[in-house]
Amino acid sequence: MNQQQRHLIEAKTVVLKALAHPTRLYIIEELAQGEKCVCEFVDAVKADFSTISKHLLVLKNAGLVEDDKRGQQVFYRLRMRCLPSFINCIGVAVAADARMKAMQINPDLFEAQKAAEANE
Amino acid sequence: MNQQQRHLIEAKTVVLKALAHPTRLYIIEELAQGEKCVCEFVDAVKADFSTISKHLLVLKNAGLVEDDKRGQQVFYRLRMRCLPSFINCIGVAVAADARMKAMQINPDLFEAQKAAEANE
DNA sequence: AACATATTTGGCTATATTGCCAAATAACCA
DNA sequence: TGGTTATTTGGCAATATAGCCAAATATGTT
Repeated sequence: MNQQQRHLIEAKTVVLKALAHPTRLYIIEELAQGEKCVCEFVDAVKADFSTISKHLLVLKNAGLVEDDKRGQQVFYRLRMRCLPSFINCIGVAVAADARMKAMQINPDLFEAQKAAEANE
Repeated sequence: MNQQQRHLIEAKTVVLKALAHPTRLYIIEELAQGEKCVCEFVDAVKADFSTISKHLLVLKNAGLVEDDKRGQQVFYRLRMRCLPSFINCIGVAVAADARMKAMQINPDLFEAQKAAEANE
């Protein structure tokens, strides 16, 4: 690994770290549906205004969102449009794993589904 | 946000946290090209064997990799095939941002390129 | 069995990340 | 101007994460 490779990896890590928090991931998923103002997150997530504000700053510093102030409110929206599809892919994988685990614990729950799949 | 939504978000966060470290991201990118054994990472990254081993455990617990032991070596490979394309998208975005920043600092460096783009 | 190699685990300290509170800004309203 | 709302910033304590060392395990070799 040379200097430049390491630098690029670290830059990507900043983005991933920004995504790697429940509240911030929630915010990103909300923004995938369109811009929102800070207060909307404060309502949805049960957290202090300052906490949300700091999370948004992390996202902004990582280049994931951009903001603009209109009146007394600040609106945030996504930059980096590839995020939603990626997060979706993770969601699918996670759900598949959860299903596997459930199947190991109680296979009977999945009998009907297995039969359906066999008929395809 | 209800209980189930929160649960799903947290599960995704586990995956993202696993990716959000330079060494682990490096490992994932290496594994995108095929399976590797632990010792190969120890050589490439300048870190203790135990450190690499722990990073691999984090990746495994998050469901990103699977391993199997052959002889005295343990080989790891990717599960979740959507990862490489996503990481690539982040890389592209990060590089674009870096280019923008460089352009603000020294616009002259990009004159030739701008001219080329204008002729397209 | 004794030894070497590859890897994991336990434990501990150093560092980074959270989240809350209080205070500062900024825009709007009376 | 004084007050209200929306948001950011500074500071701090609690928690989580990282990386090193030493010890444990597992496999293969002599």
